[in-house]
Amino acid sequence: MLAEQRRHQIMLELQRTGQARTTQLAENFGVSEVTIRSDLEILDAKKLLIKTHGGAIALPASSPAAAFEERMNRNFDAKRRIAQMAARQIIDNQSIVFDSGSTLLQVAMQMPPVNNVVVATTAMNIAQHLMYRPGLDVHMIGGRVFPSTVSTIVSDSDKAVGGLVAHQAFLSAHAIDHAFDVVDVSEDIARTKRNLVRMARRVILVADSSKWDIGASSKAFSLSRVDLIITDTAMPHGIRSRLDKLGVEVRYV
Amino acid sequence: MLAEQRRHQIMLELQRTGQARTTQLAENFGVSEVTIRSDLEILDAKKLLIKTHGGAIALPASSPAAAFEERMNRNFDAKRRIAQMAARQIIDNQSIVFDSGSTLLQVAMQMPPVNNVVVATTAMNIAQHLMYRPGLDVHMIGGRVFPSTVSTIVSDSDKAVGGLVAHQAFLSAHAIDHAFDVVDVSEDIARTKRNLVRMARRVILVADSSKWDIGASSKAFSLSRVDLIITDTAMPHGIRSRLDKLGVEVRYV
DNA sequence: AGATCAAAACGAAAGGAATCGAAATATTGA
DNA sequence: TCAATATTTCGATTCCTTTCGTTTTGATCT
Repeated sequence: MLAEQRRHQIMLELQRTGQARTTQLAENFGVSEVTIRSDLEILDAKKLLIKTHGGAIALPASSPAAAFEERMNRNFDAKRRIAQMAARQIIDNQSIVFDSGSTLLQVAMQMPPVNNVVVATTAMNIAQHLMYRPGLDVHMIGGRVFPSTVSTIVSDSDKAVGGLVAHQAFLSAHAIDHAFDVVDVSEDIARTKRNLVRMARRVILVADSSKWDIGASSKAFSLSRVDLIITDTAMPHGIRSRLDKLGVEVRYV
Repeated sequence: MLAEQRRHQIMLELQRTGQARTTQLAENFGVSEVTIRSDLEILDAKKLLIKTHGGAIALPASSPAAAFEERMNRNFDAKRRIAQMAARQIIDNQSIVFDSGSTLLQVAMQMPPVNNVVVATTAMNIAQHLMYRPGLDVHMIGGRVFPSTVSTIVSDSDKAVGGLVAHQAFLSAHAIDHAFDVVDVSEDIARTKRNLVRMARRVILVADSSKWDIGASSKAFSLSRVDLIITDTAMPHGIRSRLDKLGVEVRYV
């Protein structure tokens, strides 16, 4: 049996029972305990388990919340830089709309201290991050809850937050297709984004480079409706020159 | 069992009940008390608990989230029994409204498997617990976010969830005063509860014994508006006999 | 209330078994 | 032959228990 295969088996055992002992593993696989220990050390370094005296234990259970965490970490550096730039757009005495998504959660977390700012959002995790902060009035926009983004679906923008007209709306994109339309996986989500865009005078789109030139089924809104795009430089060839001709302000971070 | 795993279990027990006794832990895990004491010493050194004579107690609540946890564990057993009874009221093909609060979060967590049930709630933590469950359509009722209960303030019940009329509403109480009115700490919250009551044909109130005969500033609604009260038996003297004369169905668990 | 006393809980120390890490050595496979 | 993998060896560490003298606790008695 190959070493890699054995490590995979160890992971399976760990997922099954939540723990594994060095002695028993060595016996099962017919190798020395030193070998098992080195396996565990490698797997521990990869954060796939936690090595302890006598063996190893499984990592704390991966919930749907953990799946969101993982998305959070994908392309993390670019998202953080984009979020930093976006957060700087927020100033005192404004009302702001937040879409859902991992990049916008970053924006919320990096928001500077402000006074008298009203935030309306469809994202429960953003609302929960911001609600403890002073100087902020947080509104949750109601609607059917969509599990994968931990956010609500908005069917009618007029009823949301009593017809609030915000100074700025921060939108994220699942993807941006070849025709420079922001597109998403379902009409429900696309409609929600359309409604959020309609709620604000100025629209800011955050989108890291992995989002560009990818298709999806439902159009949310056109890039021409956006006032400021914040993205990073590592986008597919050709996109950037076309984007610069569009007439929309774009910031690369 | 690995030592590390045992310490993890001790932490879980501590989070559940807020305390742990050396003797009982030693017996449960089948190790000597000295071993448990050394575990507690290690966990204390890591600032994960506070070692005391006879065992250990959980760390004092620091964050608002921890404050909610603490409320969750106060009178935990009674709340769990009340929640069990309340959860049994939920059947297929119904629409339900959930107020916020630790007891109602328990109800949500103990909800049996159902089909085609619509749940509307002001509590973000309840929405997040239920959104992954099959057979459920979860609606978040929008509004200003109130940090201490992780829930929204509803100003207008007509606009919430498109004027949904639910079969049942589950309400909790901050307190119930001498005049048998459900009262709360602020008019905002009281108004929210009034609106939730108005949204449903049948109103179920969950209230453990610590809530009775206590005053607060703002009246939400009268007990006469309630169809079913679920509480426990350990309430102040005199209340129970008066309650039975009220004409509202009361279940003691 | 304050004193008294027994049970419970404690810390420190000692010792044995299991486990560990490091380094040198052996095996395997391209 | 080289590099990856596995093993053996051995002193160090960790874990857990037992023992014993001390402290804390809570109930009882003035």
